[in-house]
Amino acid sequence: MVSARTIGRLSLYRRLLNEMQAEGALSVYSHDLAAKAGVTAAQVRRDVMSVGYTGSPTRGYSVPGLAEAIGEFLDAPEPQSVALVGVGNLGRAILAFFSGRRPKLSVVATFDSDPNKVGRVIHGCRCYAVDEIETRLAELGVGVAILTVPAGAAQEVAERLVRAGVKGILNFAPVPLRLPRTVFVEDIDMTVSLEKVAYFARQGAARKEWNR
Amino acid sequence: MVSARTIGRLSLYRRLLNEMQAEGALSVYSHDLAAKAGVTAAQVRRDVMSVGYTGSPTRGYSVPGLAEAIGEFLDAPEPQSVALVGVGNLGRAILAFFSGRRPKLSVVATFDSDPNKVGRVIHGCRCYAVDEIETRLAELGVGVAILTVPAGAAQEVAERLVRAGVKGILNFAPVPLRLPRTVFVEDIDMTVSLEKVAYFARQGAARKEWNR
DNA sequence: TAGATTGTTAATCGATTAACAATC
DNA sequence: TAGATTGTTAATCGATTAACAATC
Repeated sequence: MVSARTIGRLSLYRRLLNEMQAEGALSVYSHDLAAKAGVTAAQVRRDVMSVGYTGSPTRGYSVPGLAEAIGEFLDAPEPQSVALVGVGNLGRAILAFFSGRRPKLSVVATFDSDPNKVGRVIHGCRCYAVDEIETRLAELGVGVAILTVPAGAAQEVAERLVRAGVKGILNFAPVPLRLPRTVFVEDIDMTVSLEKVAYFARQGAARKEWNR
Repeated sequence: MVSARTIGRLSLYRRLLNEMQAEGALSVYSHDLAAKAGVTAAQVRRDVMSVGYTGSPTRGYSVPGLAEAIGEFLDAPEPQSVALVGVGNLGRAILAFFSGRRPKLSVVATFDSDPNKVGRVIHGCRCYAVDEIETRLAELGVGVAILTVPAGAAQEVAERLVRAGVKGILNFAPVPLRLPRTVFVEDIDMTVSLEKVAYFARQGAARKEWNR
């Protein structure tokens, strides 16, 4: 019912609200939050509406109240487990990036095809063989995966993940995955992104070329 | 005139065409390319139209011809230089990822505030002090930057890059940058992306929740 | 030719923006 | 109260999809 764009913005709002709360702010107006997030005030109001939270015309939104409401909307009741497949340079960096960042969403296992990596503990996470995906994921109850394997292996590994019960994939491999529509895939294609930036940097950009 | 979405898809099409060419394919129909890219055939036709290339009803598009047409449309006549700021785990992984991948778009300098990193050569790229951004970028004619610094430093470094003449930024720091509208910013916010995946993984996703 | 595909316009869809009465 | 902000609907905008005559 709620678009992927909206979900993305809500995630961002929450982070900004947490920062504001750490600075002692108790309430915030839609235009304040909008300015920090780089969107319009109307956008913020509409997004807030979609989580069913209401503010007050005099004080705006309660910072902790809205942060919590977004949390209830976005987060699962219980923490979700994440697997990371492909422990190369990028995989390790991403693992380090996420470790400890979101307690409700933690990487519990990694997988690689390199026998030298299997068995090691990297950033607090044990590395298993790719062959073990099916058994381990069922065991750990993993529904979300991060894919950081080389392009050539991506499709095959993705299918394996889906067979193991994964319902959502954050795909860093530069290949569009062909998967059942019931699996949500978010692509982060760094080459495409960099080419986009290079193109608009030349064109003078202008206009409002950001979709976030 | 052409949307950021379209530019992104064109970049993807080119990569797919290059792969097809390597496999010896001479021509391709819009629906073939569409299937590979995960979009509709009509979308492909419209995108191809926007680069001013035309195919033939009997043979579809020439694979090398279309790849070249997209190249002329996307690429600058001369190679563009890129700078990377923030040589942490993620920065180094991204540097490795891009090195040699696109000859028309190569990272020529990196910057970091850590004195231990300054002066070193990382993945073939010399690391300079952040204070040198203005002088080095002018010297090297850099218009595009990749930002992989911690959240707290991102805004300040970004402003510095803009002062040094950068017109486009690929921003991995989890902070919305406040910059002049003439600077194109593409945000890659991995936390937001992962939360999106986790959310839709629970919801059963379905529908067509991918925007690419 | 017959037939599938193209270029291109028109219809649809969805999301963003503007507007404003209700409200604290 | 007076005034700025909210919730919410209507208008706008832009992009995607459908459709189809033209074409090789």
